[in-house]
Amino acid sequence: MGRAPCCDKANVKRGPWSPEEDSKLKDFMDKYGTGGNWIALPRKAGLKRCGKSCRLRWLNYLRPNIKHGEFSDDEDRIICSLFASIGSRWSIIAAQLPGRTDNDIKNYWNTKLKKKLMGMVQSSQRNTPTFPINPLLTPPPPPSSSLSSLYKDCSPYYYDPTNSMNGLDQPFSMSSNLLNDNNNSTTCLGTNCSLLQAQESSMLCPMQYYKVKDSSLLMFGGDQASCSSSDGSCSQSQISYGKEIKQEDIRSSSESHDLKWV
DNA sequence: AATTTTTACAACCGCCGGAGA
DNA sequence: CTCTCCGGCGGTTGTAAAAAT
Repeated sequence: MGRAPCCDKANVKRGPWSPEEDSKLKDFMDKYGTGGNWIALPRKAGLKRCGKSCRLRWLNYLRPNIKHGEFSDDEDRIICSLFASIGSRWSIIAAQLPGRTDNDIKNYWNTKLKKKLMGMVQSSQRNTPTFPINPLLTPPPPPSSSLSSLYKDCSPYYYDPTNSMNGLDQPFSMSSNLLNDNNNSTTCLGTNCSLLQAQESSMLCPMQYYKVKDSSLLMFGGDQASCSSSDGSCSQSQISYGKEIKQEDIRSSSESHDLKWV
């Protein structure tokens, strides 16, 4: 059954907004604001639109100080770093990027950044025989600039912008499975990985990260992350290997991030 | 030049949680 | 305490534009 729809779908216009609708909405917002009620707004503003649609249009497009266009390398790094830490919490990520909207960032990640990273993962896999058999041996990127110290402070993983051609050429230990969400139903993205239970209260992160004590090394992905087969038939050792990380480490790491970001 | 495929992004959908009655 | 309403969020879809064939 489900909830009643927020508006009468038969009597609202859908699809792209016309310039006239944009200016109506903008004028109304400039004069009255939302009035605390998006649902009632379209009627007051003389728009044949769903309230949610108005809200979205305003937040993602008409609102002042919205930044459109190319993302900078710094923004790329911040997005990747935060995604690695908290997963697809786009609104939180957007809060760290003034002028960018969650929708924008989500689109950017899905269409460009993910592919960019996949390309790098694949090329790094060509250089190194396989996904690191023991990622614990992979050295963390060294801290350097003020930007990287920011990430060091707020994220279990941070980039070193000075040590990277575009800031993304050596992102992190990441399985390509993790980024490839359309041909492998067992990928960690969007599925429950065993370690998520350890993070349930503060950070439901689809990309797991394991902070190893005395090291800033992270391992992304869950029990499938190092699994090369698409049928989910990973060996038990691959699955259990991440569970040896203390859950308190994950939790405390997560909580400290929340405090800084929210 | 025409057609097909890919890319980019705006918009929609449905679920969830908080606030207030 | 329960219920309802609304805002907010993340995932997904639709489609126009660009690129490839």
